[in-house]
Amino acid sequence: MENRSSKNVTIYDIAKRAKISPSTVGSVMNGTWKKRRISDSRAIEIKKIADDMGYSMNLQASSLRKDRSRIIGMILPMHDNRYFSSISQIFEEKARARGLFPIISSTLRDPNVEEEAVRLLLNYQVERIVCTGATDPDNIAKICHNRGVQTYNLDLPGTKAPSVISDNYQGSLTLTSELINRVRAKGQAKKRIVFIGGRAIDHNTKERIRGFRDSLVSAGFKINEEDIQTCGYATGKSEAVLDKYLKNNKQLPDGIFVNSTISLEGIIRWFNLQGFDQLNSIALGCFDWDPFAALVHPDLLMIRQNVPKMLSSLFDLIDQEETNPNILIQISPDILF
Amino acid sequence: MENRSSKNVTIYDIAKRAKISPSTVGSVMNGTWKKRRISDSRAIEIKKIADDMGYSMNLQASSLRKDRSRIIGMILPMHDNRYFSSISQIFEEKARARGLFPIISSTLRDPNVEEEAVRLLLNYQVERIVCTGATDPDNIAKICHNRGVQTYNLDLPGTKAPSVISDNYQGSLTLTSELINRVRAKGQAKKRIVFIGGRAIDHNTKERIRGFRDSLVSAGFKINEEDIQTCGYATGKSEAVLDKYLKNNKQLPDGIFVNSTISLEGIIRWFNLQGFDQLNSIALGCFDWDPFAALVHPDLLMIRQNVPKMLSSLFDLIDQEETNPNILIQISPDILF
DNA sequence: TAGCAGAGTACCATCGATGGTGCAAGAAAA
DNA sequence: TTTTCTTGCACCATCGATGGTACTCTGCTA
Repeated sequence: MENRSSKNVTIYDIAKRAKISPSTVGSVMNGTWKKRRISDSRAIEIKKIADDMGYSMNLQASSLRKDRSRIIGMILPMHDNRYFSSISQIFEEKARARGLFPIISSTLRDPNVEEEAVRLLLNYQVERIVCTGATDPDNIAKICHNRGVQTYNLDLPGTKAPSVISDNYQGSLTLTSELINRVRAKGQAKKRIVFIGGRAIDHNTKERIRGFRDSLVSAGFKINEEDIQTCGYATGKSEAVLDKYLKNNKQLPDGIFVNSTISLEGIIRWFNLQGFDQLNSIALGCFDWDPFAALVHPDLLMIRQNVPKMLSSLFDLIDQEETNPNILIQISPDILF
Repeated sequence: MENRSSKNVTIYDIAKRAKISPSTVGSVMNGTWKKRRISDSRAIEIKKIADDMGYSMNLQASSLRKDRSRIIGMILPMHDNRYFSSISQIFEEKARARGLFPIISSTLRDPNVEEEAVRLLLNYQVERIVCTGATDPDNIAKICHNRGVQTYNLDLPGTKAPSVISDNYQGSLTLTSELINRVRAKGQAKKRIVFIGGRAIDHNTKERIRGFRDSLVSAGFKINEEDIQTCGYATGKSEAVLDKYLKNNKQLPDGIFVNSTISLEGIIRWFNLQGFDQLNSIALGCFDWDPFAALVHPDLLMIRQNVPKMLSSLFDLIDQEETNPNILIQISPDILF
């Protein structure tokens, strides 16, 4: 290893040292040397010199010339979340396995940040973009398609690019019907199950509410509009919902469908203050998963989205260079008892 | 917005359209047009045309020419972990705030993957690299410094680049002494506190064990070497440790110092099977944090590393272009009751 | 009315890698 | 011995942006 002062070693430096032309060095370094009928001995010799000099290819220059970056971008709402970070983890592995270089940007569910992040990724010449949980996937698709970059939607669907999402409706049907079973098993006279969390405008929340309603209706429950509380994704919100519910009804619901672990955190905290005994008599289900949360409540139902399968499907689409915007793949989540 | 077929708009396309030279367009686009005495009217006119044509700068070309990428790389063990993902989140925000483009790669605590990831980042011409929890930060520092790229160590220290880490020793002293208080408060005759989790070769684990020992010794405890079980980071391992302890001692320890939430998960699961009552009589402390874990045990002690402060310190070093490898900043973690 | 400053812009080499084309030397065929 | 391949490499334009230099105008002074 030679001691380099500041500048990087280029194929020109190697060419000078080996007294051959830069293009020969280049073809040896990028593997196209057989096509150029460079002799094996020369190739080995050049590789050795390059190694000694600590050469590594400047991918900016290479991308510029080849008009291919092999970069695949992904935007997602945030890193510090179990669901999204497991998506990052698997996304990265799968991209690497395909020789793609993954770049992940978080956008805080803000459409402006999303657009900004996407534009920056485009400036770095990404070849594809995966939009995870994007608030406005169609706008992003439009921007990218103008630049000839294909997009894919994950977790939240769009109408301008293929989408892979969880089957929220089916998962919600399953979770709700199990909640109903548990409520019935306890044999209370008055049966009431409430839905807490999420945003009413959010596609996934809408689908889950649809499943919640359908399941309740088919079990003969009467839907009370006040029992669907899409109070958002912040922790404090769900606590306020419970406060209000208790004040209005003088008693707690028989079952709770919680829309995310973030809301669940608030609910558990609320019950911690109220006394845990009450919580144990309530059937509790959460459309999200957390390993510790499962240990808090004696029989908490949790839905875990099948992230490995979602990403397998996503990369199948990418491998097949699928561009049909009507494709919507829904992956069944798992229910955990 | 013009309909572009496939190729991107370049300054040459704009120049042709506006019937001016590419360099004029370029200087308008990168903000150096005042230096070139381009008239304001011309600049505005050119900007408008560029906007209409959907121009966006090719940063690969720009970086190549300027020999500046404004990319800052980070490697970290994994994404799907509360601690590391919160590091990613804040790292990204702070990098963006400085006009840097963050690229984060996970390396699964594998030194070969670490080296591979770093080499790839270097090929993309990163300007700095942050090594988070790297198993061999000095090797990475060597590789990067050869290429003229400064590195910084986070979470685990190195000897070839400035480091910012948690004050594991101090945190461990605090956690252990609080465990001792609790054990004493219960007034058991025989007092025994065990350490479970982590790797014996791992710097942070070593420091925590040092604090654990010192705290116990200064409180008059006798250290039993069997009570320090560095069984690794997998969940099943900590359960096996408890099994063995119970078999050898016919009773449980009075206190447990758990080295991470991963190990804690195994321990909680073990107690779930054994019956929770036993857990409640044991003083439990964990050198890691999880919001739900805090709700599992009536008075679980948790140490939360101060990620915001660690990253502030890290970026202070970056802003000051600090290169002194002897710098080691230790940030006190918080103890949560 | 040449001389000169400064405003406003164009020209061109450059960053590092790539791949089409050209071209010499040796081998094989005629 | 001349023609025809084949081997083995060098030359050079190119990707898009950048910035030093050169150049052409005005307008003004001596």
